[in-house]
Amino acid sequence: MEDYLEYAKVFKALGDPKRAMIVDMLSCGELCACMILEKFDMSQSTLSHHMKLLCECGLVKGREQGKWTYYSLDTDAISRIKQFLCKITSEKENCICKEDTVCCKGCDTNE
Amino acid sequence: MEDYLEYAKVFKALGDPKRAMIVDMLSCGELCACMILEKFDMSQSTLSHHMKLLCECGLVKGREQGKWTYYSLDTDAISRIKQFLCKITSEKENCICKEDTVCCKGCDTNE
DNA sequence: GTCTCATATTGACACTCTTCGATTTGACGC
DNA sequence: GCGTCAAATCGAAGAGTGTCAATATGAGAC
Repeated sequence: MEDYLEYAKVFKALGDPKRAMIVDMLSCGELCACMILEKFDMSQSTLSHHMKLLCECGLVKGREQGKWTYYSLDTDAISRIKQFLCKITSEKENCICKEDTVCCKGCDTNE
Repeated sequence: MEDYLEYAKVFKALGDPKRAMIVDMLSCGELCACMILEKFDMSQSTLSHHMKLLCECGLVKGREQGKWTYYSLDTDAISRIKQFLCKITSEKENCICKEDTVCCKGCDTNE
C-alpha cells in the first residue's frame, strides 16, 4: 500500500510538463543545470525547485562538481516506475479488488 | 510539445495514490462506482470527483446503465502513456536537448 | 582575503487540488 | 404522481504547487 504513495510522488513529478521535458532532455545523458535552464523560459530558482523535486522522488540524480551541478536520470528508478505502471494497469491474480468479496449494496439484488 | 501537456494530465491523475489504486482495481475489469467507494474511506462526492478526473485525462471510461455508472480502463490510453514514458526516458536520435546546440555559458571554457 | 559565477534556499503570491456536506439530477419501483 | 437510490454537481475550506525576486551558499579565480 505504501507503494502507491511512493510511486505517486514519481507520477506527480512527471505531472508537470516542464519536468517531463527535463526528464526527456536528461534521457540522452547528463546535463548541467545551466544547460537545462537555457532551454526553458523560467527563473533559475524555479528550475532549481523542479530539479530538487525530481531528485527527491528518485527519478533524477544530482552530481556536484565545482561550481556546477550535473543531473542525470536514475535508470533503476525509471525501471521501477515502468514496472509499477504495468502492474497497476494489467490484469492479475491477486488484484486489489479481489481482496475482499464485499459487493456494492444492491448490485446482487438489482442486476 | 503539446504531448507533454497532454500526458502530464495523465501523470497528474496517477499522482494521487487513491487514483492509482482505483486504476489498479479497474485493471481486473469493469466496476461500478459504488463498488469502488466501498474500498475507500472517502465521501461519495470525492470519489465522483476522482472518477471525473480519471475520465477527463482519458485513462478511464464511464458507462452509464440505469442508476449505475460502470468504469473501466481505456487500454489504448494506457498503451499510449506507457509508450510516452518509454519515449521520454530512453536515449534517442532527435533528442529535445539536441535541437539547439547552445551550450551553457562557460561550460566550454571551464571544463 | 575579495570578487564572480552557479546553484540552493527563503518568503511571498496566485493558483490549483483534495476534500467534505449539501444539493441536484436522473432512473427505478410503487 | 411520489419516494428512494446512485451519481454528479456546487460551494467552501484547507493544503499543496508553480513561480518569482531576493538572498544565501560555496567554489574557483584573482
